[in-house]
Amino acid sequence: MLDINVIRTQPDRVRAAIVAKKAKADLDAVLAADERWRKATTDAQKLQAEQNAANKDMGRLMKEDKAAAEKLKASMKELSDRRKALEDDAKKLEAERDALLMYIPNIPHPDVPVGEEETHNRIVRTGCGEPRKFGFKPLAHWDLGPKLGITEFERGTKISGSGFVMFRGMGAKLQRALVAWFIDVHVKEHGYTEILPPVLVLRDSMVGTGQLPKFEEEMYKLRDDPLYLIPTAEVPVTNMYREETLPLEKLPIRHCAFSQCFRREAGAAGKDTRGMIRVHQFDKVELVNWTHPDDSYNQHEKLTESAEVLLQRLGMPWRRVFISTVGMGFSNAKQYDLEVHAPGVDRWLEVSSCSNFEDYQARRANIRFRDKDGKVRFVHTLNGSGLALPRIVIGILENFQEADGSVVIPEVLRPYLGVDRLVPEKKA
RNA sequence: GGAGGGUUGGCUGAGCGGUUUAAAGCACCGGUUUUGAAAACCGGAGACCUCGCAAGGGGUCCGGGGGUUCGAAUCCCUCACCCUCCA
Repeated sequence: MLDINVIRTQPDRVRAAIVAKKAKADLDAVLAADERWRKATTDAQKLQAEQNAANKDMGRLMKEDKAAAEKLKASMKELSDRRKALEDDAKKLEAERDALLMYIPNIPHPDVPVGEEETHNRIVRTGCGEPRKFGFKPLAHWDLGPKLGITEFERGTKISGSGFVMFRGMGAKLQRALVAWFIDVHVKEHGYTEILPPVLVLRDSMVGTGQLPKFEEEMYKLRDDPLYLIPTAEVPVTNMYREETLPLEKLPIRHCAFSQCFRREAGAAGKDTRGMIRVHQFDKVELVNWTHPDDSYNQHEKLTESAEVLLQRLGMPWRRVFISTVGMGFSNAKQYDLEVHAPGVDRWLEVSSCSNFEDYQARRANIRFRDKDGKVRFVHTLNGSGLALPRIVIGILENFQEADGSVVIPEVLRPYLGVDRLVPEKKA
């Protein structure tokens, strides 16, 4: 959430951000609610001060003068009731203000292109050349997978319903190989510490990173326990340091985490139903950074590059897209998406989204550090996929397919996979 | 699944309805002393909210939330976590 002080002192900046992001937020309602909350709070505090002073005498009076004590008690009852009523009001008004505050988006960094996604997203970097041209008609992954005998689309649906895929044989191993290789690169080359988080979390954790209450319908939750399935490892990992003051010398903290991710995709029903472009459960390696505010944009570039390196080494055409104000996330100050080209379906697929939240997330989750001058400040949090799986598999299958239906495995994965090529199953 | 015990400031740990403004110790920072250091002595120290131009004032915080009471670290309920025992 945004700093209420920024809203009070720089409402024009906030208003501009709401317009640029096309957010449904009512700034004036927040300011009005804040005003009323402050009035109620100061009134309640005055009464509390009065009551505190009277209570100081009460202990003595109880011993020395019972009658006077009883008399004071009676008058205090009335004061106490008035105070409680005011405090209840203040509490309600604060909740009201904060609820409205949750709808105020983060302010985009000045560099972010202002405008619609379609027209203002900016491609800022590309790698591995143009989308591949084939001497034959390239197949989509939903045709390649069954031919190679590495997917179980129908049986996945039979067991769990639409949107769930199964992998078999080298398909299953390819997932493990990719995850292992991603993590090895991040740990050995990019200074990340590996985390293996729980995939079920308490409600508080979902609130801490902003999935709740706004995206309740996007989350799987258990019926008999107050637990939610995570949509990304960002949730458990970012919450690791919730309510903590981190030592300055530890910053930046970098964690990478593999987890399975669960998304109901309620808002995208009927979209991408074929294959595994959009599924309810998928594997992902997530990168999360906690940085000093002065360092976060520098680290944002580094984090994005840590993900790009993987795409570059896999050898598939990729690009970095600087997301415009309308397209970017609600809590983000700056966002790059990484996309790979999938020639079988002839689409650019998003495989990573790298964001700088500045202190928006840290304020809500109360993650702080003590600066050199002794002042406690909020850290900046960043995260990005490094990388998201089923779509990378789509990229590999569709980019490296050959005329005979076999798929060449990228060099970097061969030590993990043990083969250099996937070949179609022999017909029985 | 059941029965108990527990969660107090950076750490250890007292307090179990009213001089608690949370004792004491350790660690920390400043000062005195010292050639320097240690020791000793003296002093200081948090976070959050709010009022105020400021100086400064007020309020909140003993795991989270709620309740009883004029008054709660202390009593009650509830949630999370930790420990012990039983199944």
